[in-house]
Amino acid sequence: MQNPAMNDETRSELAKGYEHKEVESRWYPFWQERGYFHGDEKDRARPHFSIVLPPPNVTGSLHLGHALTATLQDVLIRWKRMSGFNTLWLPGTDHAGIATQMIVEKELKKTEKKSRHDLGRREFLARVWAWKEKYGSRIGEQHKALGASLDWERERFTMDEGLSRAVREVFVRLHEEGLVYREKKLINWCPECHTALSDLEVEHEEDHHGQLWSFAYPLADGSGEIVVATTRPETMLGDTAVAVHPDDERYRAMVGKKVRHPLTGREFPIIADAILVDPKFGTGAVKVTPAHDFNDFETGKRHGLEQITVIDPAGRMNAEAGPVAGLDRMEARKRVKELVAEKGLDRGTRPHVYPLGRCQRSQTVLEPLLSDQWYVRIEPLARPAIEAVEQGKTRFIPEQWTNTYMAWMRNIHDWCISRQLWWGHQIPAWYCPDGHVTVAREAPGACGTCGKAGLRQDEDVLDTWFSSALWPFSTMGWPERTETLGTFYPTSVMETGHDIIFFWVARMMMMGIHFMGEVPFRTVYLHPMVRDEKGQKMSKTKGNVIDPLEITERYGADALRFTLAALTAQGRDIKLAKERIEGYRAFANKLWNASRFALMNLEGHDAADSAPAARSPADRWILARTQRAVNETVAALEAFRFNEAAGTAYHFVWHELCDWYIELAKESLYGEDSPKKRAAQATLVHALETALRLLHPFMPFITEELWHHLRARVKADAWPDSIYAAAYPRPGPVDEAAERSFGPVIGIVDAIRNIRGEMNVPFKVALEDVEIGSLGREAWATVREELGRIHRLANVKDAAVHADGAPIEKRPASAVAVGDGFEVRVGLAGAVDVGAELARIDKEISKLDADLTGIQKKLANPAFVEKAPPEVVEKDRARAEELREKRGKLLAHRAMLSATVDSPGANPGRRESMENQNEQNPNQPAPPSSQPSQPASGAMETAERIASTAVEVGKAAASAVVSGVGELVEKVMPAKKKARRPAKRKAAARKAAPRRKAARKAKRKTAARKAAPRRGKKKARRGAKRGKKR
RNA sequence: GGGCGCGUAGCUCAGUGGUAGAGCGUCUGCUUGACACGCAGAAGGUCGCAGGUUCGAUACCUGCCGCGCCCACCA
Repeated sequence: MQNPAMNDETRSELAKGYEHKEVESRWYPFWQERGYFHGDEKDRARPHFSIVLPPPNVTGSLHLGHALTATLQDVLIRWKRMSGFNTLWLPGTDHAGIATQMIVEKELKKTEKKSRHDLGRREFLARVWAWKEKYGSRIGEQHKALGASLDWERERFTMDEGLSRAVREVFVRLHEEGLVYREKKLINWCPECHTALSDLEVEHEEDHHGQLWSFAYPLADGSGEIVVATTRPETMLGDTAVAVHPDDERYRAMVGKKVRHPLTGREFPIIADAILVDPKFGTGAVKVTPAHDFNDFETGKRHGLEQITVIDPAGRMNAEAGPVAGLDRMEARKRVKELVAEKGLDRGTRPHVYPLGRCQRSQTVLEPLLSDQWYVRIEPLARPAIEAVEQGKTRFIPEQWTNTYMAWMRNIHDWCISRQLWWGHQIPAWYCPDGHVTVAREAPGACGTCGKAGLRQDEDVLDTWFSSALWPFSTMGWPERTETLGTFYPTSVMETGHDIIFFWVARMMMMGIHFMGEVPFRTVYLHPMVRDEKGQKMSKTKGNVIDPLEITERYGADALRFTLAALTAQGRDIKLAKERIEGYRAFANKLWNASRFALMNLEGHDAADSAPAARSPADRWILARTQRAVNETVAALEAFRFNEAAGTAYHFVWHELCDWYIELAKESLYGEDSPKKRAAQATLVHALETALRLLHPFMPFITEELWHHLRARVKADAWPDSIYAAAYPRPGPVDEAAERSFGPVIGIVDAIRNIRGEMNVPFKVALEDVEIGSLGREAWATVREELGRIHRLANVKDAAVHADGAPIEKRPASAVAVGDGFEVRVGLAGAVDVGAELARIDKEISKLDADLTGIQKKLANPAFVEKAPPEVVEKDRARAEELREKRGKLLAHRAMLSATVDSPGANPGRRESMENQNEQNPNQPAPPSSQPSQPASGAMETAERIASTAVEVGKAAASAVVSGVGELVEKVMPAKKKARRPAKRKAAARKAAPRRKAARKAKRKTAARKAAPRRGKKKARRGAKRGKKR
């Protein structure tokens, strides 16, 4: 296939905006045609990484939960594949017994007004298969639209011949081992679906508001009565005992006597049973219905009671029900009460709240019914599955699910696997005319017991989850010992929703261990549920299901994928709002345009020259940041922290590569051809193509498209001709010195921009009087070298840069900013609004004060200095020193400013604040020149004088700041701000708190960029800790 | 009845035993030669409440309040 990006339209230049529809349609066939998605079972040289896709219901349609599954798994697969693994991602679909059968039955009823019984089993099944053929392909199309790199050559369906064979094999073997048996006992029966259900398919309505009805059973000897209660009056027709607690004095005399059933005349005993009866509940006497209640069933077994079934599979009363025979169970409920009341035995009804079991599918109230069903004896299978997790052979992420899994496994009940349905794997058991059972892999000719012919196969099918439980190995060819199994089993990760941890994950564990001798997967990653923007679970009945295709159409698959990944944090469900998707669509557009910019500015770039010597500090800075982004993204992926991985890459691309580097690089790129320009080009190409590779697992389409454009533009023949085949960026050492030394450049630009913003100086007005000072030698060199970039980014005409720590000059009509390791003065000539600048400086100072207060308080606490780790104390000391210094500088600037406007009446409030400052610190002698109320002989002169000593003021004030800051802050805050937030003034004690926080925030902003190494260490530390925990 | 999770900016959510973060929204400027799906700046937080542990808690522990989920055969 020819390179689809390089047609005539796209060869020359990128479109101005990213058109996802056009781009996304191109690449899937390209990848598929090259066989990229095929896992090679013969390749055992490389480590393998395999995932089996949780098979969606074949007749269904994907919803956003599936899209999340597909996204996360594709992220893992593409990442691993690019990292050199032999990957397999195996797709397939599930026949979904009840669900599918119900869909087809409903359709049949609607279109032909027929039931499945009208058609007969054979014909009905033909219809289901036809339905499957018709709708089954939709799922594949949806996955392709999402970009899922599934190995379609290996696609499976749970009712394929191969998988069906695996199902029979497992059933027969388990039967041979005595782990599958048939027995008549009570099961949960759905009268609507006409089938038995497993415990898991029962949904418990937690607080059903119903009624508790009491009535009296007369003693058969006429000596009295005994009052019992029930929430299901109709079951009294099947009562075969009344139970009381053996220690209950009230009934001691009655035990052993009989009661007479008021409606049927049957007589049955009063028994004593300590397990069933809680003497404190109700009357302390319980009616016992062994055929219709689980507790009563067990009680019946203990006492050898008769089991009388009075309700049929359709939920109607049967012939045993005497006077209410033929009635529906709910009608019978009313009728029984009437009949009993007529006999004068009604003892009242009261409201009662109790749990009620409903069918997961039909929501029908379930009926416990006595019937013959097949079961898996589960405990022997569960034990090894528990041990495997205990031994760490399989681990759960997030970890908390381990407990959930363990709790269920340790308290597990035998699994009812037969279903009275037609759609599914028919149970491989045959009955001879004498009723003997023969279990076999293929239809036997004669009874295994008596040899008689005329066998009839069990009509029931197996629970859908029975075949699902085999999925990790049945799809790879088991029971044959295939190469695929040898290469890819156990799978690496089981990635699915936590809602099916019992249904599926636990059962795969049991079956995998039992039949393969090894766990089916090393890691179980359980992703959150996707909910709508109101937080509701998406379901068809609520009508809030979103088809992923609607979203990919509108925003693009890459945007959807990125959104889902970015929202997948551990431990919380995803509420999906369209604004979020829009945001990431914008990100795709951003990436597109960054590439577009690169493509437009690579004239003369030589791909061979990948490590030019003339790299500037800016170049080295972005290279360091690129490496850091790689390290952090990979670390996040390793830990299944998808949101962090996506977030890191996002932040790097947008806020570092685009917001900073591209703007910085323009200085070099726009100039004449030079080593510097070449270096910038090479750096840009490196950062961008690394970003593309980094993002590919998340946004496969756009990154592939851009990769081709970039590759063609730089004529980099060494690059693979698909990003899918390129290597994932590798973690490595970060050039921390490059990050650190570039800090002042960013800080200075930030500072000037802040002054512009706050002082309302539009960007287009070039600043002509800018001075940069207080730089250390190293910083000075960097700033000198990068001055052109500072000029460009802040629109400064010609800044003066002072070497070796020399401070800026003190001049009025200026705005000043003090950062870590630099200070900047922006002369605003006539344009300066002194009031505004004073307000701005006061804000800065109050931020510093707030910070300083906290630190000083800590440092003043002997316990802190003694007990805290020395490095923490040292860090705080240094920080305090830094803050004091900044504060001093700002105070000096402030003093001068206020002096210039210190004509009578000007800024009285602010002046007061300075005085106030001194008053608040009685322990500190107020430096004489810090009294601005002194008449000024000339503004300039005064300013000079004040400035010269103001640094001292700053230091003094700072060291004493602990006591007076709150007041100071309050006084110097701009009046308008106060007025805006009157409601927040309630708590006087917390006056300064909000601003302290603002201060921290402001600090952090610059600090974070500059102090990248610090942040990095912190993260690394965190990672190490997490590692230990697991 | 048992268990789990959540409560952080207007909204949706990250996060951490030592300087509170993002996206969206809001406000103020910008048609700056990649991008208005954009650029620059700003505002906005007793990190649910109360105790405890600690030099230090939004984070760890206990209790409470509110919300959500899972498991469960009390008539």
